[in-house]
Amino acid sequence: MGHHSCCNQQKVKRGLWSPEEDEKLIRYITTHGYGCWSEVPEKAGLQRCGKSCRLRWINYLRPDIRRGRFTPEEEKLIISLHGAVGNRWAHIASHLPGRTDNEIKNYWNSWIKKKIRKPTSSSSSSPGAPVLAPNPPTDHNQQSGQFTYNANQLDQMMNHQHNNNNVDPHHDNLFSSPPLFMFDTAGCCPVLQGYTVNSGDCSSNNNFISTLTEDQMILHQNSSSMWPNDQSSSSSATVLIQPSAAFSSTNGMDSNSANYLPPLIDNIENMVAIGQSCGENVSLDCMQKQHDDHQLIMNQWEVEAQQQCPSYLFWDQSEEEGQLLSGEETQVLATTASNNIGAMLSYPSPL
DNA sequence: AAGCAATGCAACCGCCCGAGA
DNA sequence: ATCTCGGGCGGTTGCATTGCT
Repeated sequence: MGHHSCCNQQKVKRGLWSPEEDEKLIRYITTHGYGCWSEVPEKAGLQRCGKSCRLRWINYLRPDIRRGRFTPEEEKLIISLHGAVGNRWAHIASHLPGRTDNEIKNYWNSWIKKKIRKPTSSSSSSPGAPVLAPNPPTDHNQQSGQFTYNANQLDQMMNHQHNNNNVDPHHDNLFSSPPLFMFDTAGCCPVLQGYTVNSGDCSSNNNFISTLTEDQMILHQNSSSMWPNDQSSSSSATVLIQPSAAFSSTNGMDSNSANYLPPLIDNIENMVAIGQSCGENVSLDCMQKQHDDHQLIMNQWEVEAQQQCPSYLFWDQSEEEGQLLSGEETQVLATTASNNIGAMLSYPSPL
């Protein structure tokens, strides 16, 4: 193993890319596409290895890269997906249009540090003491990432959730807490960036998840006591989440061609809803109202959930920065919905 | 203002896996 | 069936920037 053949050449340059190199790569890819990355450097006149070119393009130069802060919705999605699939950044990135696996990975690694350390000052049980003290890596926990913690800590929880992927989807407690994938059973406006949400057959009373694929999750949501205030569960609903048309667009390139570039979008607002409840014309006002409703529900759920479960720490959904609301004990509940998502999601490919 | 620490992030490394010879 | 090659992915490193003292 080691370097690929294309990287063994002495002449390959390493390190940061210069603007000139970027320009060469962009010019080449936009005019020729990429068939074989190992050929790109030579044809583009770059003294880089193919892998380096690929990485530079995918992580930085693609025209549809979405940069800037992660939105709260994206944060929630990342948490949920991480709870479901673990450190499979490429998979998580596939559900976040415009975001790269590298970006998400970096974000997680830095963000989770902040999240974990934040409750330190507010912990009533042990003021000033870290809630989660990093452990030296062990054989057992090394594979789960660079953050390892003591018993009852985040890493174990994530592994636990990951292991729950094979849980029987008919499990009764599927929605014992509100999922981070939030739907409105009365309305069908998009909630998740990069996805559109379809309403489906509301006649089903089954409490199960079915037909889950990588890009499509059909969630059957039962009506009974799913939410503390039950604002959204007056009826059951089937909700289909799928990448929106914009997400699936080919940017003008033939998706069947070898040169097809994975599409991303940099303008989430261009997402098209396939909703019905807001009418065929899904207005921004409607979307905003739905969003506000979801925020309200989540906030109310948070308050009640924290009252009922003071021993957990909850992500504060109401603040953009995200605060941890500490309970009496210092356990961390990275995402109260992760268990559900972990149970909900199943993937056709072995994960 | 200077020095140090913390943080963010681009890029590289090493490995895995599938396709094709 | 085996080997080679190249794409892809997760983990890690190292530099630049920012914040703090």
